[in-house]
Amino acid sequence: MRATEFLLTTEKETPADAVVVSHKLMLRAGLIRKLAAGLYTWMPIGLLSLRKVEAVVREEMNKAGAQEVLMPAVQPAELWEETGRWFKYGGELLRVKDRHNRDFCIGPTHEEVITDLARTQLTSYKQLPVNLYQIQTKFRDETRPRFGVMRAREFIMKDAYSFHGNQESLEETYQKMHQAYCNIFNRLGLDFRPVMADTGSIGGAKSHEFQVLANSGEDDIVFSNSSDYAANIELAEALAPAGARPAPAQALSKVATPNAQSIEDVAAFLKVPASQVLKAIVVRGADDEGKSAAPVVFFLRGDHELNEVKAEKTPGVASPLQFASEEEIIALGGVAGFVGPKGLKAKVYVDRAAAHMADFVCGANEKGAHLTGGNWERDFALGEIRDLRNVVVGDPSPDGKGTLDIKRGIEVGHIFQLGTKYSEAMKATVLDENGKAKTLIMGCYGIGVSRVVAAAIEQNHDDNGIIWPNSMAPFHVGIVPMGYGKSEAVTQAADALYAELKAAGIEVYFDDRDKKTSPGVKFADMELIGIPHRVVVSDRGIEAGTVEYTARRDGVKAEVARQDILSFLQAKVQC
RNA sequence: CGGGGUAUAGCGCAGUCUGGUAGCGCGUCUGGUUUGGGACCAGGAUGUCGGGAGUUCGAAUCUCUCUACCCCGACCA
Repeated sequence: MRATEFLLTTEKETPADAVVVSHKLMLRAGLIRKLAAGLYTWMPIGLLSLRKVEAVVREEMNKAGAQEVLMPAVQPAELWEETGRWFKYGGELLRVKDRHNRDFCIGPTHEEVITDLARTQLTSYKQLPVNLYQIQTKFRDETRPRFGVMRAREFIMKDAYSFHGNQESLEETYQKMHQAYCNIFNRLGLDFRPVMADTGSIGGAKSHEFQVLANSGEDDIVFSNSSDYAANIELAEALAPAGARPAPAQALSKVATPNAQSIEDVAAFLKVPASQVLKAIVVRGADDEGKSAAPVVFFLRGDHELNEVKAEKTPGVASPLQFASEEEIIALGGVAGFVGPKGLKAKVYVDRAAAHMADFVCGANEKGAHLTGGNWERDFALGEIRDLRNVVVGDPSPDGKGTLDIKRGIEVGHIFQLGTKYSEAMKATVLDENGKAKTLIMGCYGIGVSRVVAAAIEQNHDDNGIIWPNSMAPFHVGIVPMGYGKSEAVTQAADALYAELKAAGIEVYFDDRDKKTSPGVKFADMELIGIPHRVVVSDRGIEAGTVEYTARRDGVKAEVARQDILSFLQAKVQC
């Protein structure tokens, strides 16, 4: 592609509303342009990279035996009513009415549509297993779109759905998809980890996320330092402390703590570490049908955080998690800011670590007062012990091997064993060997294709711009002529090199802007847009019979003989 | 949804406090000089100052109102 024929506008200054590097660079390098909050146009150069990702995904999915389909983005409400998600999905589901006043939604995901397809197209066990996927635009009306295409409302997703006659078959396909995802992200040159994950609103039993490691990520990923244990912090189990709880050594006594409500204040005021203070969290309750019920109290060690996923899974707790109001706390016999276990009339759950505390400080359920020297069982009934907290760095690994470390990750893929959640609700069955109807067992597998582009930039950039891996680069090679349109020799040599590389199938971006555009501008643009391999054609080189090669990633230069440059570049583009 | 902030040329911003008819840098267009790291000179174009209403002789500036966008907290590819 010649620069003079390509619509590319780069920016020297960073647009004011971008905060993460990938967003800044995508804007500056002209890959995307914003239309509205969470809505972006992919410009020609950005789309080239997006299509590269799609191609890799498509190849690996096909290789793993999946078949591509394309389902409508607009979906009828009836299907969503069948699974109950028309009401459950919430504000993220963009609902629209057609001219006949019928309800539709813009698909945030396609379980309903694919299950409907399955129940009409799949009739016999002989058709199983089958795995169908599509690469398509999804819409989720995010409460807070952010970070450009990283968390956009409209985005490109590869979603696949598999159907099975038994669990073993599902496991097999699940493993195949796990491997396919590893292949995809390896080919794309990403530093990623598959981690165990919570299934969230999609539902199902088992699931893994594929997380690209980056400090700007929105997820906390937990690793063992001496095994391959890896999990999203949502799911990572915090083991009970070893040994027995220390015996009480102090007497229970009440102290005035007039201005100390937070754990930090109390700890500072009483000159004890936060780990010696009992943290109380009161949340709204719900019964099995989701109806409002009495609040529930969680106790944690003061230096620990409540894990919201674990909290929501606790019996009797309202989902989504909501904190109780001051009035609700008073009704339990507590005082907001001074809640403790003493005389509390509520269902109480105690985190494993908190249950191991002795001689602790806790709220006195009186305004301006805490208790010191508190001990479970001697002073307070111990509630039900559960794992409630987020693990912290240094905790023992749940698999018993080593200790845990935490890193930030960007979720680019997620695979689920759905089971029969959707097929049962939508009566998707096939006839088995005995001619009996059998409910289909399902798996589903997503990749955020547009997010992958942003995640790759998070991992591959420097102060000058993007550094594309070959697999995602919009162009492999950039040609910068020194004095194009001025030096006849350079003009001819550059044109000839461009023609030669193009004919050899190399994707090349030829900066043929004339003498008005200074070399510095061309170098800066070439670096900003991240072309991995650059060659400079100059009078100097023509005299010496060479062209100058520079690798974008490490800046290493080489003078390559003119007649060798094609094979030289072909080798570079391969790896 | 709650809390905070912003809106002036394609982009980044000043001007708003203290009303007087809009400016800077980048980009862009024309001509010329430059040419291995974001050149220089000269000349030009571009704004319903987010929308609406009000106060005033006069509003980018003051008041009210609506809207959009951004940031911090509960969700997800």
